[in-house]
Amino acid sequence: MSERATLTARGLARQEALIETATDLFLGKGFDAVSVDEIVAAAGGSKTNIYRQFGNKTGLFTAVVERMSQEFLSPLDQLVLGPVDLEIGLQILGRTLLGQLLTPKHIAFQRMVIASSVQFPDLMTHWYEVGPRRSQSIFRSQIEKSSGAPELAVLFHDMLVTEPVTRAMMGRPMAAEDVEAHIQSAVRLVISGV
Amino acid sequence: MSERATLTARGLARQEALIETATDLFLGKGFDAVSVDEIVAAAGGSKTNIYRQFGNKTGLFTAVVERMSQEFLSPLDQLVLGPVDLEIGLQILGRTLLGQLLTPKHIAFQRMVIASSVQFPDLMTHWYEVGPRRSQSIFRSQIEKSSGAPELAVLFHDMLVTEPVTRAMMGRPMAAEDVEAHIQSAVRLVISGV
DNA sequence: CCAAAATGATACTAAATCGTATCAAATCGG
DNA sequence: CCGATTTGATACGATTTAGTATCATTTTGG
Repeated sequence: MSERATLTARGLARQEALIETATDLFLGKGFDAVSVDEIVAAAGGSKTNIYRQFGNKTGLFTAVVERMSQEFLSPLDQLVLGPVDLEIGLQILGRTLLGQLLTPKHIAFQRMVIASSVQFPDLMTHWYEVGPRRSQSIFRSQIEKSSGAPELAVLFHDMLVTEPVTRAMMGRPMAAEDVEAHIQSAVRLVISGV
Repeated sequence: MSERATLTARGLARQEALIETATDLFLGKGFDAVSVDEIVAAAGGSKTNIYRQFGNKTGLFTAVVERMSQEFLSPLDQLVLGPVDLEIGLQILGRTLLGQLLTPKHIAFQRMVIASSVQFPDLMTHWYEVGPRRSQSIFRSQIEKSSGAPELAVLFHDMLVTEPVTRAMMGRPMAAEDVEAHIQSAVRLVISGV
């Protein structure tokens, strides 16, 4: 019986290297287009590691996505705003959120999640819960403080995020100053509705 | 030299059947997960058709996507609004647009376009031009008639479309009455900003 | 009605790839 | 320091699949 869930120091290091390498490859080409041999060649070690530690290719993919979902928890969760004006508050929240969403890594992640939502449906649902939904709920509490209607939060989120993210996903990202102007427009509009 | 670009009646029929069958399969499983043999088995005829009429699997995929892009030209392009109130106008436009975007076929199409944007980058750009961009421009002319700022068009489009479409893509579509309420909210907010 | 051309069925090649098995090397515990 | 266990390298089997080639069948056009 050589079947043990033992974790040697070396084994852990390999596991780490595998996840990181696999992350880059999966983000770059998608689940199907990356072969197990390719991952091993780039990470070192051998296929034995993958199949003993993650079961199979899908297991590794799941581990990769879970790790990234952690990393991409809505950045607004940690941000604590003092008592600020609604306009200023929404600007800060918006800037913070877009700052993370527009990183190349997050753009690739979002694309990958949508792409694999046929094969792995739960993945997209989970991402949506810990990402957009959470961000919306932060917006909601901020807006409700100024007695705005709760549905404004979703509307604000979508008009803030969609255009810049879509542009980035197409490989035609907006210039930083255009993003800033976009934030201003979105904030102005939602405030006019409070 | 039996290399001719001849189009027999039977040949055209097969071409048609191939495109339609391939459309369903590609929409359902994505480019990579559909094999050429699978398409042929479902469409009738034989692989010869695909490789003589479309060159290779990619050629067939391109034909499928081009056909669908035609089909999914922004439905607002044909719609001619008489002289109506801005509120009524935006409601009609919004309802018409969502009516098309929320069909299962369009949801699958959008998912497929994003999914294959790594392998086929031009595809997403083209879809964006003939779809969202065009819709936004119709919104823009409607809004400018009431002397609203042009950037409101993009904001309105995104807050109208994003939430219902994302929900549908996750397999958790909004109820029809919720969609209608959503349209109302979006229209109300954009009007408050004109 | 018949030859020429197009279409259809199918066998086949070559390559990729997942997962396993086998054996060698490094590492750990006592 | 040594035996047991974990990790590494690699060969291998089995399967899938894109694209080609070959030959039979149907259609077309004169």
